This record gives sequence, structure tokens and C-alpha cells, in this order.
Amino acid sequence: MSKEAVIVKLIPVFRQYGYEGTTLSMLSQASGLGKASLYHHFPQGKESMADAVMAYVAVEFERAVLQPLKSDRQPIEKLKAMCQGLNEFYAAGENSCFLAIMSVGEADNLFHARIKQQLQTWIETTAEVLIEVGIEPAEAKMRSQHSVIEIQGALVLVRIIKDTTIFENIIASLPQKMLQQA
Amino acid sequence: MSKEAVIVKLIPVFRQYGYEGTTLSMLSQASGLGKASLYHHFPQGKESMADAVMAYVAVEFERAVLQPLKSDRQPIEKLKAMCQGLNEFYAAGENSCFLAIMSVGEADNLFHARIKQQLQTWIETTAEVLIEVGIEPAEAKMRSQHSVIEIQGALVLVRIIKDTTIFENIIASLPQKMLQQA
DNA sequence: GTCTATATAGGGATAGAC
DNA sequence: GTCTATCCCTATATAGAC
Repeated sequence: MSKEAVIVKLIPVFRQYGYEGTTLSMLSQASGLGKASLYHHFPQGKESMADAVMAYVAVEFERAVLQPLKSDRQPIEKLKAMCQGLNEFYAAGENSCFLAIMSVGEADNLFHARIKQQLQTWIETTAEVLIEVGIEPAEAKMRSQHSVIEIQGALVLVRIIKDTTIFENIIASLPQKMLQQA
Repeated sequence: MSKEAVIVKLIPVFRQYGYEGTTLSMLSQASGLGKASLYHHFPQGKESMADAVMAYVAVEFERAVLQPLKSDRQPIEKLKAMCQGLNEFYAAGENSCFLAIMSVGEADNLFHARIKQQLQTWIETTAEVLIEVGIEPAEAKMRSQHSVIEIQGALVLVRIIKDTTIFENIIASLPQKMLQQA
């Protein structure tokens, strides 16, 4: 099995149980590999498995969410494309955000710098699009940050209330909200 | 030491490390009691410690956040009082929300029903105030839910970015936002 | 009510055969 | 590259003295 194929199978385990709630037994079962086989792919053990999963997911996020913002379409179209990417990336809200899940406990000690960096890149990349339509940089940053707040909050609520329309409504309202009176 | 005094000392451990990231050794150290002494207070072990902590925090939330909404003041004053309570309860955003932290992994299996119930009570109690000023019940629920989304999202961002002004800004804007054009 | 000491299970991790 | 078998450690939990 390719390393990438293994990583893909580990993703849902870390996402559901968090770093410390995930055990090698779970990862073994999810991947179909014995524990020792996992150590062949990840000599540093659980920590490097989480590391690989985070890196893989970051690339997926870049592709699904950030790339659309860097295309040469109209700003409104870019934002709509981002929202489509968000809907896909978070499976309509059913997927918890890795950045939120991994910013707790020991995982936070291990990955904090990367998590913070990723979140800020997201905010800044979105802000660029707003600046493009003439919104003041400071205001653009605020709006962009606010959109991320809404998304993260919606993901928490969906996890608890189990109603994906909460997430879908937030996503649907995002583009207009971000550009309003611009 | 009284049971309540013990519970208070356990709170920050579960809040920072989550249910599965918290160990009895941590709880022992935080409380100043030996592991066996903790079992005197909580015969069911870690699960009942988390249970007691969740119940205690729920009472604090009720007092700080929900009670102000049930006073006989003007609606806008009630919302402002809630925001003051939120700021206190979440320590200006430095405290992660227990409902969010405990809705992950094994803890979610143990506590999901209570967590969902608590979140919905919060949303409904806030909605009552909006209905009081003539907002349609459906719209009141939406706005109320949206305010909780913003709070939860802000708590996630503060945890990662470590800037409490994010939370404070959200809180400051809440009352007006909830009542706008009502 | 708190302690020391201990039991038991499962966690992460490794050795070495195939 | 995957396995079986095993190691060591820590986690949860208990027994029983004080």
C-alpha cells in the first residue's frame, strides 16, 4: 500500500477522536495494517502519523479552498468558488476542522505553530480578494476573520446538534456578506 | 477538602486537555489529592469526574449567562448583561468551551445528549428575549443560533491565534446585531 | 478522607522472521 | 512491506492501612 493510501485511511480516525483519543489500535484497524507496519511507514510513530495527516489535509485545503481564491475570475466568483470548496472540504459540515481538533491538549503543543500559520494564511488569502474590490485592508482582514469565525462556529454546532443546514446556511450567506456595500 | 473544592480544581485540566487527554495523574496533581483520594470522591473514576465538572460548569453558565436573560429588565439590557456574563464565563475568550471540547471522541459518546441539550437551551433562552421585542420566532431562533455560532467560532480562533480581542469584538457587537431593525 | 502499595489492561513502540 | 511476538511504560482502578 502506498504511503498516501495509508494516510487517507488514518484521516477520519484523527478527525473523530482527536490526537490523544486516537490509539495505534484504531489506526491499525482503520488502515488494515498491523501496528508494526504502520511503523514502517512512520518510524516516528503516532506523532508523525498525525503530522502526515495534517500535512495531507493542508494540501487538500489549499486545493479546494485557497486555489479558487487565486484564479483570475471576478471577486464574487472567487468567493463563491471558495464556498463550494469549503462545502466539499468539510463535507457539508459533517467533518470537524482539523485545526480546531488539533489545537487541544498535547497536540496543541506539537502542532500549534503550523495550525496558527494555516489559519492566518486562510484569513489573509480571503482578505486579498476583498482588497481587490476596494475594501480597506483593515476592514478586509476583519471581514475575512469574521467569515472564518462563522465557519468554525458552524462546524462546532453541527457536530453537536447534527444538523448540516446550519453549516450550509452560513456558507450560502458568506459571499454577499463579505462584499456588502463595497 | 469539600467535593466542590475538588471539582473546581479539576476544571482547568479537562478544559485544556480534553477528556481523553486528561490523566488521573494530572487530576491528582491539580487537586493535590492522591489518585485513591479522588476515587473516594468519585467512585466511578475519571468518567464521573468529568461528569461532575460538566455539571458544575453548567450551573456556572446558567448563573452567569442565562439568568441575566430571565430578569425583568429591558431586552437590550438583558442581552448586554448576558454578554457581560459570557465575558466572565469564558474569561474574555481564554477559556475553551466545555461543550465544544467534550463533543469529541469518547467524551462525545458519554456526554452527547447533555451537551446538545445545554446548547439548545442556550439558543432557546436567547431567542425568548428576541421574541419579546417582536421578532418572529423563526427569525429569533436563527439570530440566536447565529450568535452562538459566532461565540463558538471566536473561541476557536482565540485558542489558535491567542488574541482575545477577537472574542471581545464579537461579544461587543452581539446585542445590537441581534436586535437590529426590530 | 487520605495515603501507600498494587493489580490489570492497554498504550506506544521494537525485534526479527518472512 | 507486512507480520507475530514481545517489551516497557503509563493509565485506570482497587485494597487496605491509618
